Amino acid sequence: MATMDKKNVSMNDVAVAAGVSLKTVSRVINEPDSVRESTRDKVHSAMEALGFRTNFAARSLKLGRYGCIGVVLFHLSGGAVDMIDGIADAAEERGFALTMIKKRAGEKMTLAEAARRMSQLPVDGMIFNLRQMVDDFDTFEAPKDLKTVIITPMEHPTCSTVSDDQEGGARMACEYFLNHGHKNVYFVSGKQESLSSQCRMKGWRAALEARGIEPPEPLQGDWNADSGYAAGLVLADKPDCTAVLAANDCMANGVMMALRDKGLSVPDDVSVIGFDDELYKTIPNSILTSVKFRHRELGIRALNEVVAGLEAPSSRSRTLVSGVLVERSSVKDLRA
Amino acid sequence: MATMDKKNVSMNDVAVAAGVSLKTVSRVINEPDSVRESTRDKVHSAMEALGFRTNFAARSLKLGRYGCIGVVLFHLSGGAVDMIDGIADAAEERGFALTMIKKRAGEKMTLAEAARRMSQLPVDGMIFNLRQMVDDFDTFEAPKDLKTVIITPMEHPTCSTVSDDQEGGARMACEYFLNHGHKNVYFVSGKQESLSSQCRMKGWRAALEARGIEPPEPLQGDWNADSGYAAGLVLADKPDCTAVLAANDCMANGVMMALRDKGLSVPDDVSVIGFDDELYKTIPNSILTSVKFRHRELGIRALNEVVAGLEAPSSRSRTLVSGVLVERSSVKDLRA
DNA sequence: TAACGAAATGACAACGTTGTCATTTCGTTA
DNA sequence: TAACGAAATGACAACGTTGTCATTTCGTTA
Repeated sequence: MATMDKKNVSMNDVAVAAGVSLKTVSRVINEPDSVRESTRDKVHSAMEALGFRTNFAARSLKLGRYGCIGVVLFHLSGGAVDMIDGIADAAEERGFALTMIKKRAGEKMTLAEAARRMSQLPVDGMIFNLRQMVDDFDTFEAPKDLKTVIITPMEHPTCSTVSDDQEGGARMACEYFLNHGHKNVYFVSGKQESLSSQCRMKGWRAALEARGIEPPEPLQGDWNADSGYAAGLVLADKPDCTAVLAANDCMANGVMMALRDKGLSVPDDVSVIGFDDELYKTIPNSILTSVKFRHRELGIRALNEVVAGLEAPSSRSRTLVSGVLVERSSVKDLRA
Repeated sequence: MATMDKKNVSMNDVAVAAGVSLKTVSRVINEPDSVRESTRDKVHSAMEALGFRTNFAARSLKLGRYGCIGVVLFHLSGGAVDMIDGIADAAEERGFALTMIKKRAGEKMTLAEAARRMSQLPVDGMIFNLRQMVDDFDTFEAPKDLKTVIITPMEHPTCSTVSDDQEGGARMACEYFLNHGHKNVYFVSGKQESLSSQCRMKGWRAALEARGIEPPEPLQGDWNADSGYAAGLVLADKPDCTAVLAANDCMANGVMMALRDKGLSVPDDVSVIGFDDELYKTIPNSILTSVKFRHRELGIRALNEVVAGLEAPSSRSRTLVSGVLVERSSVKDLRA
């Protein structure tokens, strides 16, 4: 067989090959029940033979929608995999594909800039994943006809937002310490510019203050174990330190190793809680109690929020996905 | 000002508002130098005032291309973040956006099925991220007009492939042991169905056999630390075991902890090498030597390969991205 | 000022679909 | 078999761009 070199096979080509009209081919694709079976078969054979595939551009142009949701990744970090996974699965389920763009490393991007670029792409709505502050956050206005959801712990004046309840998770961990008889809780933070770290710190502070406890000076970390280790060395010398909340599991592990190297036992001398519940993957028999956020669920909610708002882009909502305290044995009960 | 309720603002609306022709508006957007400055300004003002945005569907329909590359995620795991990061950055740089779909959890998807769905979306080429075997791998034929690149360690009969050199990385680690005077190397594998694990095992085996050493029975792990710990307990009892290659860092850490719990020292009694070089994030002062793959680079290469092949979709190439041995102090030199 | 060529602008068709409305075909009833 | 209504099919326009070719405007030279 000679190879056909016509660029694209159109519905018209199929129609001619099958001896029916253009519209009938369209019907076979979009409302097959309205076409007689014998006709349908002819058309299917022709499509098969010619290798027909629906032209996305023409279809979208006519329909006025794309069936795609735009995702802007300002930042791509650990938890992002599960979040994207959730977004992608939910999109799949609702029959949407994703259109993705990413802020380039180093390049500074505003919400307005991202929205401008996204809105020239095939999207019916947009999700921004924003884990750090951005200059025009408060002044940003989304295109009126494109539902926009921002994944961020901050409230936005006009857009819907979805977030883990980072602050609530930190509060929960803190109260867990206090309810187990601890009189104070030290805090090891993540990178300064991280909104997650800021929120976790805020929740920690709030929980202590709610009980009339003056929060001690937080220790500055950078998410990695070594910074946790350094913090642990400092904390080991504080006689009033019985409880440490570290902004992630890696630093929590660093803290624990430092305490042990200083001759202190976890949890007998000092109790520790981390965030993200991922230490068990790396440490056998891990004892670390940790606050776990449901990133996948977060992604699902974000996507559902966009889809729900497609018809009413200017609606606005705020969704918080609660965390879960995964209890192991790194916290000692001081009561009794 | 009354809100205009017309659905979409078209170039024609802009043209009328600016008192010029449709084509002139088009020119202002696509070849601004061919338009007199005064005209350009009028058009820009009109676009601004009406909130005009180019219609992606119409533009793509006319141009016959989308400026989007499709990415199919069959599997979303740890290293995938960096890979997506690389793909997205490279796409950005080449002026492409990404269109993503994902295999749903549990749902079985073939390459053919994925290609069929992708080819109805706005894409000029496709990347499949395939880390496990799929039924129709060998028989799959990509659409003739869509450049297709598969990220997978296996060779494909018709499509271009890109992969980390997993096998080479394992060989490199193994030879490192042997060159340091070790007479044998034990291996702890990852999940059985993982192609990465299979390739790493293959490289390990090849390196030993190349030196005339009979590879010992590999120990089966599941990527997590606990399985490494279990393997470590077994290995601690083998007097001839001086070197262990674990298929990832988490299991390597498990092995090390088990050896220590059995009273053995790393590296004095047993040397260990892992894969992925991520233990330092979790363990302070980590000593683990590890083979690191450049996932970001992998993504960049995959995207560049697609873009390079847009004009010649049936071209075929095979790209291997080499790994790097990150030396720390978990391997003892037995020579001398 | 007339004549000319280059620069700027415009009219029209086309990309490949789907919606609207008209026409044809079919099966059923009298 | 004729008449009828429902089912199946088709003709044509339109979605909003860009390419082709024609026309108008402008600046320069004689």
